[in-house]
Amino acid sequence: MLDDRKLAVLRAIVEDFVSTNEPVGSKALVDRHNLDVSPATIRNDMAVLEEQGFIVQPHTSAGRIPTDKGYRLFVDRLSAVRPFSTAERRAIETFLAGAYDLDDVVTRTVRLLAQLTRQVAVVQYPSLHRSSVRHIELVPVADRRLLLVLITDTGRVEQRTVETAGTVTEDAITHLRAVLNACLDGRRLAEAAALIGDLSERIPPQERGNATAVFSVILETLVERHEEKIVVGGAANLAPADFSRGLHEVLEALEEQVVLMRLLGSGDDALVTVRIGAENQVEGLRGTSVVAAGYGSGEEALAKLGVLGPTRMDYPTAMGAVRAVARYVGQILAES
Amino acid sequence: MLDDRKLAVLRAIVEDFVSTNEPVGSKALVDRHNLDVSPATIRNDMAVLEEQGFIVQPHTSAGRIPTDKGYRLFVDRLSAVRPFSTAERRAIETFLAGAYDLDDVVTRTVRLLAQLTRQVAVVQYPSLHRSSVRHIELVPVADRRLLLVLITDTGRVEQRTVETAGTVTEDAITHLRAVLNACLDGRRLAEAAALIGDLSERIPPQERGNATAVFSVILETLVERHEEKIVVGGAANLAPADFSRGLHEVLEALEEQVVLMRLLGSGDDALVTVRIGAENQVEGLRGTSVVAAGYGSGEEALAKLGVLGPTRMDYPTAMGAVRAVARYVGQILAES
DNA sequence: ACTTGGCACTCGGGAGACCGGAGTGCCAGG
DNA sequence: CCTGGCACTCCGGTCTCCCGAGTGCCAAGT
Repeated sequence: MLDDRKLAVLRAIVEDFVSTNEPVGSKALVDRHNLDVSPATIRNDMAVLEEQGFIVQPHTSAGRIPTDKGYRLFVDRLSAVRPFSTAERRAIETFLAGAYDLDDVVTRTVRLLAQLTRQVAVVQYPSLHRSSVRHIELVPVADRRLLLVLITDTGRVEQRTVETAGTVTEDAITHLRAVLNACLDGRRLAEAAALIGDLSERIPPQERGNATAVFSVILETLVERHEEKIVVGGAANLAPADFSRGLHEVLEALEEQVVLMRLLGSGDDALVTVRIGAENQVEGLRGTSVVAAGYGSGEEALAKLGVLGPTRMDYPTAMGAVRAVARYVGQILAES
Repeated sequence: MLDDRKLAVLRAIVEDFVSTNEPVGSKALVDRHNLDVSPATIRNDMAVLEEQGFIVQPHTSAGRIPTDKGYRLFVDRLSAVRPFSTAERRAIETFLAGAYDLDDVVTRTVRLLAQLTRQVAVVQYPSLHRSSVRHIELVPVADRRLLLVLITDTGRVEQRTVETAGTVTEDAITHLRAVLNACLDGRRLAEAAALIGDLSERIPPQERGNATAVFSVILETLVERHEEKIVVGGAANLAPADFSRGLHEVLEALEEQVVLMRLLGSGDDALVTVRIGAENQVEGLRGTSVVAAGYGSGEEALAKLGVLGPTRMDYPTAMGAVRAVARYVGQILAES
């Protein structure tokens, strides 16, 4: 149905269109790629490709441009992830290695991705619910107010204030802290949440009231507040020309956490996934593509990162960049 | 030199242009405002205003639009900060009161400002060097690695890892922690930095090596790393039409921390300051205006926040919003 | 059964011509 | 000093025209 040459034609169309941003015609194709057939032949192939929905012409008698379906085929069968040269890898590595802090790692990652791909970069903070507790700290800040600090193995620090009913003595705090850390350190957040219920047994009865207040805040932090943190960068890379209905729509979408979550959303964690145009079930981002991958310190992905750009984007390079960066970020996180 | 009517004309021009985004002519002026003179008279006034550089005509035989200088006069002498109704204040208050966390406060503030003004909002995190130490925590995470957590009274939490030369015993950590908190809690960060040098005397000699490692990291955190954190929101409010050289330039500027710092930059802390057009000495933002104010829990400003938009912006409202939000944010921070 | 050159056809979009309308500056009279 | 009148300017929308790139189809060639 689609012989080799037709596929080659599609590939050529995608490549040319991506680099020139102009509809590509049969003549230009045979010139720029060394297909040794005549333009007329190409035209026939194009007619077939168009009939099957891989390409369209913006108006009669213009060149062709790929459809979402065309890009999909290109990504799935006609291109390979562009691997990064060792020099490039080294640059990535040193750029990320300078980070001194989780915030810093994430910020740098976003910048790096945006720069490498010249697209908008999106990076999610390591998901709370896949991390484990490294330490829990209680600090008295006022008579009946404690500051609770939760530190995860991925370096995230969550802090909340706890209002207690009565005054809490220094000793009680010390004890509570010891109990909390003894039981919860090293646990997955989900596990920790499950364990909290049993903890009050270990607390002297007269302190239970205050302890319960602490527990419930911890619980809240662990499970309820699953608002994931996401950072966006490189918005300046959005070229107005690429979006028919204006940047406005896209910029708006990029400010919604929920939307971003859905964008990176599902998909196999380990691999680089590509979502093209209307495949993004997000109002307003139907004209964009997302290349995403999971990253993590171990085998399992902690969170996602990716880039967003016009469907007309350089997929092989973007995929290469996303893959490479995801790897190194994972590595950096594992070290710290 | 500029009599009352001429000033009234300027004010009217600014107001009309802000709301319509079209050059305003003499006829339209007398219609929309009840200046009881004829268009011809207004034309004469306009000629004077133009000669003095307060307005220009984009091309011969078009209406006039204000220059930066015109906006400046308008802001300084022809307008008043629009105060917020109590209903609006209440809305602001409850919106911010829901925050449970410094990050959350800042995020909400940005969103709120952006929404109130329909402009880009910029909020700086409470400056480290004007806060004081609330608590310092040391957590062992590996044999020769400690996690240092610094909590400030404004709720900022900074964390760094410390590599020590030798193993540190549990007791040594406890002691070190006690010393640190005894000496540094409640101090301004600058003071604290100064005190650190004297601290090693209080440490048993055999622990000094490790302690020094910790001290130097604290010092670094306190003084060297003065990278201020800034958050931007509402970029979608930028209307492409308002920027001759395209959004690109503006978006790019908004991604540079340094640029943002300079934008909010100097100016009297307590008051709302306005910087109009070319008054912003920032390449690429010469066509925008910034309305900023300091906010803080006490009398002294901890940091700045503001909005950025086209010079053609509704200054009274923007100033009102910035002032009101700054107040409430300060209040919220003081409470937590 | 493909491939190819030839040819007529279709549009998009840029260049020019045209015109209306909004707005101005100036002047002379109140 | 204000006002009505008047001639002038020029922006911006519309219309037309035309070129050129690109196509689809067909008939002939391999």
